[in-house]
Amino acid sequence: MHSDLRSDQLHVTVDLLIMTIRDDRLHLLLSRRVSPPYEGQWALPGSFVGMNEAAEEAAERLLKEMLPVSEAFLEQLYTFTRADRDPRGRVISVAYLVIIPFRRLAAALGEHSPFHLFEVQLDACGLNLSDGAEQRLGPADLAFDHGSIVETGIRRLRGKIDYTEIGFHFLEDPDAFALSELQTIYEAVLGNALDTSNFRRSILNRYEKTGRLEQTSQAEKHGRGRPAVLYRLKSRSC
Amino acid sequence: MHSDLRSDQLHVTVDLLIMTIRDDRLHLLLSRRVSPPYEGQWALPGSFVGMNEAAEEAAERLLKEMLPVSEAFLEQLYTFTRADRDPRGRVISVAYLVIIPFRRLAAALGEHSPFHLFEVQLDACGLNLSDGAEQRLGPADLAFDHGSIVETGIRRLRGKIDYTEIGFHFLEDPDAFALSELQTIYEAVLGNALDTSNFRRSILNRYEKTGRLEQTSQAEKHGRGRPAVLYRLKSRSC
DNA sequence: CCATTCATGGTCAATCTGACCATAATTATC
DNA sequence: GATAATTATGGTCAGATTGACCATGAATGG
Repeated sequence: MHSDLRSDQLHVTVDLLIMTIRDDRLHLLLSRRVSPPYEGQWALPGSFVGMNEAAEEAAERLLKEMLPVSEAFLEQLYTFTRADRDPRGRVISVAYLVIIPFRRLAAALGEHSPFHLFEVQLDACGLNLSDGAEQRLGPADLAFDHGSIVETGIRRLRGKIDYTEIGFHFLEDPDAFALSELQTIYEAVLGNALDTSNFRRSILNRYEKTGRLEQTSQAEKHGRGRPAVLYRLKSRSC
Repeated sequence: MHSDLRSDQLHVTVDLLIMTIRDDRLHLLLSRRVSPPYEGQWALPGSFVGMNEAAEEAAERLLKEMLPVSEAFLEQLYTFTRADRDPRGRVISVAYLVIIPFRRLAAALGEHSPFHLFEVQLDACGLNLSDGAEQRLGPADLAFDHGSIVETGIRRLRGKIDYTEIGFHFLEDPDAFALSELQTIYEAVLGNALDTSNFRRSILNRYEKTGRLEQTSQAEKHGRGRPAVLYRLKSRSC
């Protein structure tokens, strides 16, 4: 539909950085491009913004139509505007950070999905996307400037995780979760291990003292080891 | 030039939130609209993004042409995309936070400038823009959705000031400043007074220990009271 | 000379942080 | 069924940080 972009006008797209945590590690959803440009390469799911929708609405529409998933956490990340970022013409992209708990994402994707999850690592050596064994991608292997978008998103996520509640959106069940699940999320996002005792203390101090975090009083039975107390994060009143 | 926007396409603008500190208080630069829509109302300086420039380049061009000022601190703030935000048609705006030290800004503006500085206050009562005596504006008095843009910008500035170096960009001379000047900036941005002794300690701990902050060893002579040691912030090596 | 004004430095208690250690409650294994 | 392994939870303790104050130094204005 947009294979021929008009050369005398600007186009606006949204690109989604869909993040989840699988096997205790941070993963990113990519789709393989089936047409030029960058045919065959991996890219962020994206869509043009319609004439009567806000960018965020386009992002939500994309989530519903492509995966499909409704009710995901969505936050505007950054707008990428380099004039030469799309060989087809002048295309500006508003990138969104999307967080979906793995089970809900996996259920939506089903078996034969055009999407693929890549483990994301970002350290001093740069960005690295890996898929079990087969593939190993660097930032330059992604279509367009999507490598930069991914780096920006990971950094934003890391920067916000310990002074906002953004990490809670990775929880499978926000109404009944163990602190160890939350710790797993923090470790996956930050890329390093945390001291269990100190993590508990900081979370409980931050949220329980203010009444935001309450026990659901049920203990988790499945799994090895001592059952964990389950918590629920109450939505903020103010 | 853009008085008639095509109804079948999207347009992209940049809007600038130009902030400075005058008389120890945070101020924002607004321009009065001289044509519809919102004729006569105050608005953020803005411009359409050209076909061959990135949004940030458009922002820099606008600074050079309108004020004119070169070499200002510029940071992308947020992209506003509500479909009905501009009555002329479909216009998306990429907002930038711009920081210019007051003397440089005042020199650029000169005497008979179409721009005007408003003191910005944002507290529980909401946003308030005031101009000495005459005018007193609320967020709804600004053109378009510029009231929301201003609120977003102030919040971002406040959120970043004590864990980034963004406050240093308000300094008149980054190569020779007293800690009290920096404190004035922090107080203006945060909207409340800080303990002088504790402020010194936190700044010196954060920056001097890492070698980022060094004394220029000259003492300030002008003014009452004990002369202050002047500092310089070295650009980060990494 | 003295009051005033800033700049600078120090104290002290409370809190927070990071590195540990200890114990409780469950499952896996022999 | 005893014991080891595993996971959750709680506590300690020194060091760092923070917030509220106080004290002193170095200039200027009467």
